[in-house]
Amino acid sequence: MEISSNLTLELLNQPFLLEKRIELLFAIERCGSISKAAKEVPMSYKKAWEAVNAMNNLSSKAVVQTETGGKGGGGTSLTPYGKNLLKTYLVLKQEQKKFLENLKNITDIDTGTLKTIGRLAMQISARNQISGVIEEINTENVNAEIYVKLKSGYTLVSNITKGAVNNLNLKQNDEITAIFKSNTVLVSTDTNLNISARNKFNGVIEAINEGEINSELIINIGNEDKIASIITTNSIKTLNLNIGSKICAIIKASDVMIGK
Amino acid sequence: MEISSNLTLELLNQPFLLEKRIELLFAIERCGSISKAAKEVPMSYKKAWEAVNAMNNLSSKAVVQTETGGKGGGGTSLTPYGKNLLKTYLVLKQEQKKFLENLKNITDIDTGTLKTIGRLAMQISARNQISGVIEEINTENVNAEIYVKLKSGYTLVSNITKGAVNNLNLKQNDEITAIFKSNTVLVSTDTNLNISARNKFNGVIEAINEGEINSELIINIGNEDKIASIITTNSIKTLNLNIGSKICAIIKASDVMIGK
DNA sequence: AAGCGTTATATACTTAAATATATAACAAAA
DNA sequence: TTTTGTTATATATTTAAGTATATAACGCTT
Repeated sequence: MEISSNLTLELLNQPFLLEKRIELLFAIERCGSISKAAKEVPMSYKKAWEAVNAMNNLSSKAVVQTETGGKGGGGTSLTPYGKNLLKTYLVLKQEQKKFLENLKNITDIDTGTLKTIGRLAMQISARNQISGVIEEINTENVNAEIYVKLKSGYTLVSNITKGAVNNLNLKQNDEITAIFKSNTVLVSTDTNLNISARNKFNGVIEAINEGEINSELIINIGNEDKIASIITTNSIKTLNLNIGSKICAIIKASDVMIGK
Repeated sequence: MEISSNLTLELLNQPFLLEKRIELLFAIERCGSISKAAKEVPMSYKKAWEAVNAMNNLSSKAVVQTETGGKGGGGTSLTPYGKNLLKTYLVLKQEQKKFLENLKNITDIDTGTLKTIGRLAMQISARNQISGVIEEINTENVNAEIYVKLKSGYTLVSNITKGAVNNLNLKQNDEITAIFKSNTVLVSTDTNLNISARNKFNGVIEAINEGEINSELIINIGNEDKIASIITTNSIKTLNLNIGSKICAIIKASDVMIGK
């Protein structure tokens, strides 16, 4: 059983961006003309022109720019806005693809149940959601240790239940997301600290968002991996933390969840 | 900008369940005949018959059962398998609807960025994912308190960052999911305990999954709300816990995340 | 045995969508 | 001024999908 689905963006209750039109826009970007693009898709010139026309009419900003006459007889190109739209559509499409894959994995078609431990299409409040690849899984009787290689090069350790490993069907080399709350992130200016916590990441403070009692730090640990930490505003002063300060973010393995 | 999408289940690379066919199946269930169902959808009898035929041919088990001749001239009804398929499809469709709503909320069409704090289509390892409705939100400068009314009647308190409240666009009466790891759930046999933790739920032990060092308790706090707790196997003995034991589950507000 | 309302099946018709084709307008370059 | 290859526009044709209609087969009821 396969699950498939299209993706249509509508404006004013009219179809605006659909798979076919996206194909056409890509071809226009490559060829520089509607007529050549239509041949490449393939699609009749009339339909291609009508699609271009419809998109430009629906949108407040032009999606494509046409020139009639002139050097080479004219031509058509995407506007910066149109290029952006293409990018957005691909991002959405990618997100939908992941959703459908997940949906397929958790669906037991015969019993009609979703063999999942929770909802699927959900955003989570946790500020720290770092993607990485599973290096290793050590399972015990009840718990399991997951080693995750981050883009920054660090290896993060997560401690979750064996049941969760089965539910998510976690395997080596899986691309997953490590999730933890910002208030579980301790910080230390001692970058070579001896502490029982498994995860110690050295980084640089990128931003400080001060509140009356608590404050938020954004710590860059390299290669776009960023960690948010909530600590008391007091400790910002006592530790003399500033933007650019070198700092160590500390997270207990049992505070880290895994999302797939 | 609206985002819309269909949902098609395929078998052997052939369309199997689509929106129109689902409509037809529902009508068949109501009317007890293809011809009446076709009129109700509406759809020509021929197309309806072909749809029924295609579904039955593709599937290993019959989806609908037809009788030709006999009392009333015959009739058509869904098999138990077919009824199950309908149910499954609706569940998937519902999940997809939530996904699209979320996707729309987090999409900034002009910049082409997803204004999200993390991935959207994801399952999470946390064993405890309890749905509820937001009663109240108290925002401070950096943190926010979320009060969530559970099906069991209890009110759960979650402590997350104000940034997360904005990102998820949390509002009163929102249906959300409270998420926490099972190792953050403490238990006590004293059901009237004085403790600083904000969340104290009395319930009954439904299952015990013993490991060498750690064990998992499933605690029913009423109305299908269940909480999983990981504690040391030792404490099961010292507290003399058994299936059916009354117990109090204790969770710090800052350990509870919110999913929407 | 006739009547009934349905399934099963075929064929003609209608409609919508896409294609194919033709042509005017265009503006720069040769 | 002619050439060029495109956009812009219209019209006819083809194709695919669905509808409408007709009819045989069916098995229970009367």
